[in-house]
Amino acid sequence: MDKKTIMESARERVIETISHNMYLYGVTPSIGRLYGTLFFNNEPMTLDEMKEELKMSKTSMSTSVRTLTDLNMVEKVWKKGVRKDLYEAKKDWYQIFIDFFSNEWRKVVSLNVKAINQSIRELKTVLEEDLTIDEKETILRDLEKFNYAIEYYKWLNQLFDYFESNQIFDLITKEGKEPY
Amino acid sequence: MDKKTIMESARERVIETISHNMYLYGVTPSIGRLYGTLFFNNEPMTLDEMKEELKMSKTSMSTSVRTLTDLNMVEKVWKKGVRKDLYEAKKDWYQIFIDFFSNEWRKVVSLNVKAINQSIRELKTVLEEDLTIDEKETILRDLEKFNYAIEYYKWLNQLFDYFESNQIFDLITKEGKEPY
DNA sequence: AATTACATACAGAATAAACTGTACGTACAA
DNA sequence: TTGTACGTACAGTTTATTCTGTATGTAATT
Repeated sequence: MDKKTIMESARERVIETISHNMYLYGVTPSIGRLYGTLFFNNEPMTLDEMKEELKMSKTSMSTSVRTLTDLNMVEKVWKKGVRKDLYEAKKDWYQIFIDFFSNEWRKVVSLNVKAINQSIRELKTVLEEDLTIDEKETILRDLEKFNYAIEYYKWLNQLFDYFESNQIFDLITKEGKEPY
Repeated sequence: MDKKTIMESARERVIETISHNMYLYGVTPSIGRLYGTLFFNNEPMTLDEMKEELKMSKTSMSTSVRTLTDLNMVEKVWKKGVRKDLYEAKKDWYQIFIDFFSNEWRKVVSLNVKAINQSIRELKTVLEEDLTIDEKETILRDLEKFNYAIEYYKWLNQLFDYFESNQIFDLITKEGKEPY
């Protein structure tokens, strides 16, 4: 096997692995493959180049790039004289990991907390009324679960604060430097 | 609105919210709804009870329960005299969160590390041969990226160790107690 | 041993998600 | 102002996932 082929396949192997494992970030293999391609490409790419490289439609490239941008995994870059949009992969994987929690998880936590608080209020109102022993018991147990959930979400948010503030890196040191 | 309805809908709201947000753990709304139902049900449930409650097929209940079991979110319990399998929701959400990383993320990290190490070995072999300046440059930059990734995965594993060993709770205290 | 009650494998149907091609709007170029 | 190059909205198609019903195997019950 010639060196060009080896170089190619070494890179492809990793791109393919990444693409199949990025489901943890909620993205499909195709989008993962695009990220991998951008990550290893040493120059920013246009939509047409991506389309060419991945043999997919330009529309797909456009929406995939948007998804990756929303996840802070890709950014648009400017190069004077170039009319087409250029995109490059963000390479700080620690930051991507942290942003994922700051954005995706916090969004969910916030929705859950809102729903739970609403339900807590409703149950507390019902608790004022005349109730059978069983009804009261049911409500109290539900309230206990709601309160537990609220505490858990507080804990999660504190954890995410810890990530976001970079204090986590005092605890677990970041080694190596970002590739350029 | 009568109290029975309010109690019902307060619970349903939260179950529904949970069900739509459990995609972060990689499960569908249906499976999330099942978890929510089990979480609020104060007794373990049989597949037939789940099927009845969620108006879905027993087959779906069976496979969903398996998925939740794999994620350490549900467990089978024994009750003498009862022939059907009984399942109940695990209620330690902190543990569920931690297990998710220990299991799902570590699995992925391990696959990625394996692929990257293989590619590193291949590129190092090629590096021995005669190469143009450009080829050498490309290889060195790829190697730099591979090494960066390896360091990142080490960091992630350390983070997961920190979770798994419960040291994380020294740092961010767990408040409240688990609902029974 | 025969019967019944159960969980799940499997194939097919229903549903949802991903992907494409065309059409449109916008911005730059002539 | 007209023409050209570009990105993306949208509708329809393809592909993948989820869900169901039937069939099968196993374990408890008679």
